[in-house]
Amino acid sequence: MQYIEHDGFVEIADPVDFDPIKIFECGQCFRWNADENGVYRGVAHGIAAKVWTEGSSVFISGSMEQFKNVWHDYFDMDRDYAKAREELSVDEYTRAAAEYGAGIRILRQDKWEALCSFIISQCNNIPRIKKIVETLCQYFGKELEFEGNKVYTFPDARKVASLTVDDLAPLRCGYRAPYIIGAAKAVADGTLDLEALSKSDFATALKALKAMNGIGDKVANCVILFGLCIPDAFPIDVWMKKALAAHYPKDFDPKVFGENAGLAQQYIFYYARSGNV
DNA sequence: AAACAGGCCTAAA
DNA sequence: TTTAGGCCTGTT
Repeated sequence: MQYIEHDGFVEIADPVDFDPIKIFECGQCFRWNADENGVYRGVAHGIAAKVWTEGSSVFISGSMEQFKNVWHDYFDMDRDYAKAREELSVDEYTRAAAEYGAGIRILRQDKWEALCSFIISQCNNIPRIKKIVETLCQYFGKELEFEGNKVYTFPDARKVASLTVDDLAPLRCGYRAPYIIGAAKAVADGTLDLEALSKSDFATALKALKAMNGIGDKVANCVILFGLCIPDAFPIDVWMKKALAAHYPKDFDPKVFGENAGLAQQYIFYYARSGNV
Protein backbone atom coordinates (compact mmCIF):
# COMPACT_ATOMS: atom_id res chain seq x y z
CA MET A 1 0.00 0.00 0.00
CA GLN A 2 1.22 3.42 -0.85
CA TYR A 3 0.81 6.28 1.60
CA ILE A 4 0.75 9.81 0.18
CA GLU A 5 0.78 12.90 2.34
CA HIS A 6 -1.56 15.73 1.40
CA ASP A 7 -2.35 18.97 3.21
CA GLY A 8 -4.11 17.78 6.35
CA PHE A 9 -4.76 14.18 5.35
CA VAL A 10 -3.08 11.03 4.14
CA GLU A 11 -4.08 9.01 1.13
CA ILE A 12 -3.84 5.26 0.98
CA ALA A 13 -3.49 5.08 -2.77
CA ASP A 14 -3.92 1.39 -3.35
CA PRO A 15 -5.75 0.07 -0.30
CA VAL A 16 -5.60 -3.68 0.16
CA ASP A 17 -8.16 -5.29 2.43
CA PHE A 18 -9.26 -1.88 3.65
CA ASP A 19 -12.98 -1.21 3.49
CA PRO A 20 -13.98 1.49 5.99
CA ILE A 21 -17.61 0.39 5.98
CA LYS A 22 -16.76 -3.17 6.88
CA ILE A 23 -14.07 -2.16 9.35
CA PHE A 24 -16.35 0.18 11.26
CA GLU A 25 -19.63 -1.70 10.89
CA CYS A 26 -18.47 -5.24 11.61
CA GLY A 27 -19.17 -4.79 15.28
CA GLN A 28 -15.68 -4.48 16.72
CA CYS A 29 -15.83 -0.78 17.64
CA PHE A 30 -18.43 1.69 18.82
CA ARG A 31 -17.15 5.20 18.23
CA TRP A 32 -17.02 5.59 14.44
CA ASN A 33 -20.11 6.93 12.70
CA ALA A 34 -20.82 7.72 9.06
CA ASP A 35 -22.45 10.93 7.91
CA GLU A 36 -24.82 11.16 4.93
CA ASN A 37 -21.86 11.04 2.55
CA GLY A 38 -20.38 7.93 4.08
CA VAL A 39 -17.54 9.81 5.78
CA TYR A 40 -16.66 8.18 9.10
CA ARG A 41 -15.71 10.30 12.07
CA GLY A 42 -14.49 9.06 15.39
CA VAL A 43 -12.04 9.39 18.23
CA ALA A 44 -9.43 6.76 18.94
CA HIS A 45 -6.33 6.78 21.13
CA GLY A 46 -7.28 10.30 22.16
CA ILE A 47 -7.31 11.66 18.62
CA ALA A 48 -10.26 12.78 16.52
CA ALA A 49 -10.25 11.85 12.87
CA LYS A 50 -12.26 11.11 9.78
CA VAL A 51 -11.89 8.35 7.23
CA TRP A 52 -13.41 8.32 3.79
CA THR A 53 -13.25 6.67 0.40
CA GLU A 54 -12.93 8.46 -2.91
CA GLY A 55 -12.34 6.65 -6.15
CA SER A 56 -10.06 3.76 -5.41
CA SER A 57 -8.31 5.50 -2.50
CA VAL A 58 -8.97 5.67 1.21
CA PHE A 59 -8.19 8.89 3.07
CA ILE A 60 -7.47 9.57 6.72
CA SER A 61 -7.32 13.04 8.21
CA GLY A 62 -4.12 14.21 9.91
CA SER A 63 -0.46 14.45 9.05
CA MET A 64 1.78 11.67 7.81
CA GLU A 65 3.50 11.81 11.18
CA GLN A 66 0.22 11.12 12.94
CA PHE A 67 -0.60 8.38 10.46
CA LYS A 68 2.70 6.68 11.15
CA ASN A 69 2.43 7.14 14.91
CA VAL A 70 -1.20 6.27 15.39
CA TRP A 71 -3.31 5.13 12.46
CA HIS A 72 -0.87 2.78 10.82
CA ASP A 73 -0.90 0.65 13.92
CA TYR A 74 -4.58 1.21 14.74
CA PHE A 75 -5.60 -0.09 11.33
CA ASP A 76 -3.21 -3.02 11.60
CA MET A 77 -1.52 -2.08 8.36
CA ASP A 78 1.35 -4.53 8.69
CA ARG A 79 -0.82 -7.63 8.58
CA ASP A 80 -1.21 -9.50 5.31
CA TYR A 81 -4.96 -10.11 5.26
CA ALA A 82 -5.01 -11.83 1.89
CA LYS A 83 -2.56 -14.40 3.16
CA ALA A 84 -4.50 -14.79 6.40
CA ARG A 85 -7.74 -15.37 4.47
CA GLU A 86 -6.10 -18.13 2.52
CA GLU A 87 -4.75 -19.77 5.66
CA LEU A 88 -8.02 -19.69 7.53
CA SER A 89 -10.15 -21.00 4.67
CA VAL A 90 -10.10 -24.49 6.10
CA ASP A 91 -13.66 -25.28 5.02
CA GLU A 92 -16.22 -24.01 2.55
CA TYR A 93 -18.27 -21.91 4.96
CA THR A 94 -15.26 -20.11 6.38
CA ARG A 95 -13.89 -19.58 2.90
CA ALA A 96 -17.16 -17.98 1.81
CA ALA A 97 -17.30 -15.87 4.97
CA ALA A 98 -13.74 -14.66 4.45
CA GLU A 99 -14.43 -13.77 0.85
CA TYR A 100 -17.59 -11.91 1.84
CA GLY A 101 -15.80 -10.06 4.62
CA ALA A 102 -12.67 -9.14 2.66
CA GLY A 103 -11.86 -5.57 3.57
CA ILE A 104 -12.31 -6.06 7.31
CA ARG A 105 -9.32 -5.27 9.49
CA ILE A 106 -9.05 -6.00 13.20
CA LEU A 107 -8.51 -2.61 14.79
CA ARG A 108 -5.85 -2.34 17.46
CA GLN A 109 -7.97 -0.42 19.92
CA ASP A 110 -7.05 1.19 23.20
CA LYS A 111 -6.94 -1.62 25.75
CA TRP A 112 -8.92 0.03 28.48
CA GLU A 113 -11.49 1.38 26.04
CA ALA A 114 -12.00 -2.12 24.64
CA LEU A 115 -12.36 -3.55 28.13
CA CYS A 116 -14.87 -0.95 29.22
CA SER A 117 -16.82 -0.98 25.95
CA PHE A 118 -17.26 -4.73 25.89
CA ILE A 119 -18.38 -4.80 29.51
CA ILE A 120 -21.08 -2.38 28.40
CA SER A 121 -21.89 -4.54 25.38
CA GLN A 122 -23.19 -7.48 27.36
CA CYS A 123 -26.84 -8.19 26.73
CA ASN A 124 -27.21 -4.98 24.73
CA ASN A 125 -27.76 -4.05 21.10
CA ILE A 126 -25.29 -1.95 19.15
CA PRO A 127 -27.22 1.36 19.09
CA ARG A 128 -27.55 1.26 22.84
CA ILE A 129 -23.93 0.27 23.38
CA LYS A 130 -22.90 3.22 21.24
CA LYS A 131 -25.16 5.57 23.14
CA ILE A 132 -23.85 4.50 26.53
CA VAL A 133 -20.23 4.73 25.41
CA GLU A 134 -20.79 8.15 23.86
CA THR A 135 -22.45 9.44 27.01
CA LEU A 136 -19.56 8.14 29.09
CA CYS A 137 -17.15 10.06 26.88
CA GLN A 138 -19.22 13.25 26.93
CA TYR A 139 -19.46 13.26 30.69
CA PHE A 140 -15.99 12.12 31.64
CA GLY A 141 -13.72 12.28 28.59
CA LYS A 142 -11.54 15.16 27.50
CA GLU A 143 -13.12 17.66 25.15
CA LEU A 144 -11.55 18.07 21.73
CA GLU A 145 -12.52 20.19 18.78
CA PHE A 146 -12.75 18.62 15.35
CA GLU A 147 -13.99 20.48 12.29
CA GLY A 148 -15.60 23.03 14.57
CA ASN A 149 -17.48 20.43 16.61
CA LYS A 150 -16.92 19.26 20.13
CA VAL A 151 -15.91 15.64 20.41
CA TYR A 152 -14.71 13.68 23.41
CA THR A 153 -11.97 11.23 24.18
CA PHE A 154 -12.64 7.99 26.00
CA PRO A 155 -12.02 8.71 29.70
CA ASP A 156 -8.99 6.90 31.05
CA ALA A 157 -9.24 4.21 33.71
CA ARG A 158 -8.01 6.51 36.47
CA LYS A 159 -10.81 8.93 35.78
CA VAL A 160 -13.48 6.25 35.76
CA ALA A 161 -12.00 4.65 38.87
CA SER A 162 -12.68 7.90 40.71
CA LEU A 163 -16.41 7.72 39.94
CA THR A 164 -19.29 6.10 41.78
CA VAL A 165 -22.25 4.12 40.50
CA ASP A 166 -24.32 7.25 41.02
CA ASP A 167 -21.96 9.24 38.83
CA LEU A 168 -22.62 6.75 36.06
CA ALA A 169 -26.40 7.00 36.41
CA PRO A 170 -26.76 9.28 33.34
CA LEU A 171 -25.33 6.50 31.19
CA ARG A 172 -28.37 4.33 31.94
CA CYS A 173 -26.12 1.31 31.79
CA GLY A 174 -27.92 -0.52 34.58
CA TYR A 175 -26.23 -3.38 36.35
CA ARG A 176 -23.07 -2.90 34.30
CA ALA A 177 -22.08 0.24 36.24
CA PRO A 178 -20.37 -1.55 39.14
CA TYR A 179 -18.61 -3.83 36.64
CA ILE A 180 -17.22 -0.77 34.86
CA ILE A 181 -16.00 0.87 38.04
CA GLY A 182 -14.51 -2.36 39.35
CA ALA A 183 -12.58 -2.86 36.13
CA ALA A 184 -11.45 0.77 36.11
CA LYS A 185 -10.11 0.47 39.64
CA ALA A 186 -8.24 -2.72 38.84
CA VAL A 187 -6.66 -1.15 35.78
CA ALA A 188 -5.87 2.11 37.57
CA ASP A 189 -4.17 0.46 40.54
CA GLY A 190 -2.29 -2.05 38.44
CA THR A 191 -4.12 -5.17 39.65
CA LEU A 192 -5.13 -5.73 36.06
CA ASP A 193 -2.11 -4.85 33.91
CA LEU A 194 -3.48 -4.72 30.38
CA GLU A 195 -0.13 -3.71 28.93
CA ALA A 196 1.56 -6.75 30.42
CA LEU A 197 -1.30 -9.04 29.45
CA SER A 198 -1.06 -7.90 25.85
CA LYS A 199 2.45 -9.31 25.84
CA SER A 200 1.43 -12.55 27.52
CA ASP A 201 -0.54 -15.36 25.93
CA PHE A 202 -4.21 -16.06 25.39
CA ALA A 203 -4.68 -18.37 28.37
CA THR A 204 -2.99 -15.98 30.79
CA ALA A 205 -5.02 -13.03 29.57
CA LEU A 206 -8.27 -14.96 29.67
CA LYS A 207 -7.72 -16.04 33.25
CA ALA A 208 -6.83 -12.55 34.42
CA LEU A 209 -9.81 -10.94 32.74
CA LYS A 210 -12.32 -13.53 33.88
CA ALA A 211 -11.19 -13.00 37.45
CA MET A 212 -12.94 -9.63 37.24
CA ASN A 213 -16.54 -9.33 38.25
CA GLY A 214 -18.76 -8.92 35.20
CA ILE A 215 -16.31 -10.36 32.71
CA GLY A 216 -17.05 -13.80 31.32
CA ASP A 217 -15.87 -15.73 28.29
CA LYS A 218 -17.48 -13.56 25.64
CA VAL A 219 -16.36 -10.19 26.95
CA ALA A 220 -12.90 -11.48 27.80
CA ASN A 221 -12.40 -12.84 24.30
CA CYS A 222 -13.48 -9.55 22.76
CA VAL A 223 -11.06 -7.62 24.96
CA ILE A 224 -8.24 -10.02 24.13
CA LEU A 225 -8.91 -9.77 20.41
CA PHE A 226 -9.70 -6.08 19.97
CA GLY A 227 -7.73 -4.53 22.83
CA LEU A 228 -4.87 -6.84 23.74
CA CYS A 229 -4.53 -7.88 20.09
CA ILE A 230 -3.76 -11.49 20.81
CA PRO A 231 -4.90 -13.04 17.54
CA ASP A 232 -6.12 -16.45 18.69
CA ALA A 233 -9.03 -15.10 20.75
CA PHE A 234 -12.37 -16.35 19.45
CA PRO A 235 -15.42 -14.57 20.91
CA ILE A 236 -18.59 -16.64 20.72
CA ASP A 237 -21.83 -14.68 20.91
CA VAL A 238 -25.32 -15.61 19.81
CA TRP A 239 -24.51 -15.15 16.12
CA MET A 240 -21.39 -17.25 16.36
CA LYS A 241 -23.38 -19.91 18.19
CA LYS A 242 -25.86 -20.04 15.32
CA ALA A 243 -23.15 -20.21 12.68
CA LEU A 244 -21.16 -22.83 14.56
CA ALA A 245 -24.25 -24.94 15.19
CA ALA A 246 -25.18 -24.82 11.51
CA HIS A 247 -21.78 -25.48 9.97
CA TYR A 248 -19.40 -27.09 12.43
CA PRO A 249 -19.29 -30.17 14.64
CA LYS A 250 -20.23 -29.88 18.31
CA ASP A 251 -16.65 -30.27 19.48
CA PHE A 252 -15.33 -27.71 17.02
CA ASP A 253 -12.06 -26.14 18.17
CA PRO A 254 -11.09 -22.75 16.71
CA LYS A 255 -7.47 -23.81 17.07
CA VAL A 256 -7.78 -25.15 13.51
CA PHE A 257 -7.57 -21.49 12.45
CA GLY A 258 -4.33 -21.09 14.36
CA GLU A 259 -3.13 -17.52 14.71
CA ASN A 260 -5.98 -16.42 12.47
CA ALA A 261 -8.76 -17.58 14.80
CA GLY A 262 -9.79 -14.08 15.78
CA LEU A 263 -9.95 -12.93 12.20
CA ALA A 264 -11.88 -16.05 11.23
CA GLN A 265 -14.35 -15.28 13.99
CA GLN A 266 -14.79 -11.76 12.69
CA TYR A 267 -15.42 -12.94 9.13
CA ILE A 268 -17.88 -15.60 10.28
CA PHE A 269 -19.63 -13.18 12.63
CA TYR A 270 -19.98 -10.54 9.92
CA TYR A 271 -21.15 -13.12 7.40
CA ALA A 272 -23.69 -14.67 9.75
CA ARG A 273 -25.02 -11.34 10.94
CA SER A 274 -25.48 -10.27 7.33
CA GLY A 275 -27.98 -13.07 6.85
CA ASN A 276 -25.71 -15.95 5.88
CA VAL A 277 -25.98 -18.28 8.83
C1' DA B 1 -47.68 -6.24 27.00
C1' DA B 2 -44.26 -9.55 27.30
C1' DA B 3 -40.20 -10.78 25.27
C1' DC B 4 -35.87 -9.97 23.91
C1' DA B 5 -31.10 -7.80 23.23
C1' DG B 6 -23.71 -9.15 20.69
C1' DG B 7 -23.78 -11.93 29.03
C1' DC B 8 -22.71 -12.68 33.71
C1' DC B 9 -23.52 -14.27 38.36
C1' DT B 10 -25.37 -17.32 41.68
C1' DA B 11 -27.75 -21.24 43.23
C1' DA B 12 -28.97 -25.83 42.55
C1' DA B 13 -28.75 -30.40 40.31
C1' DT C 1 -20.24 -29.44 34.59
C1' DT C 2 -24.39 -27.89 33.02
C1' DT C 3 -28.86 -25.30 33.62
C1' DA C 4 -32.39 -21.76 35.26
C1' DG C 5 -33.58 -17.40 36.79
C1' DG C 6 -32.62 -12.68 37.72
C1' DC C 7 -30.62 -8.46 36.40
C1' DC C 8 -30.93 -2.49 34.36
C1' DT C 9 -32.79 -0.49 30.42
C1' DG C 10 -34.87 0.40 25.88
C1' DT C 11 -37.30 -1.29 22.01
C1' DT C 12 -40.71 -3.92 19.56
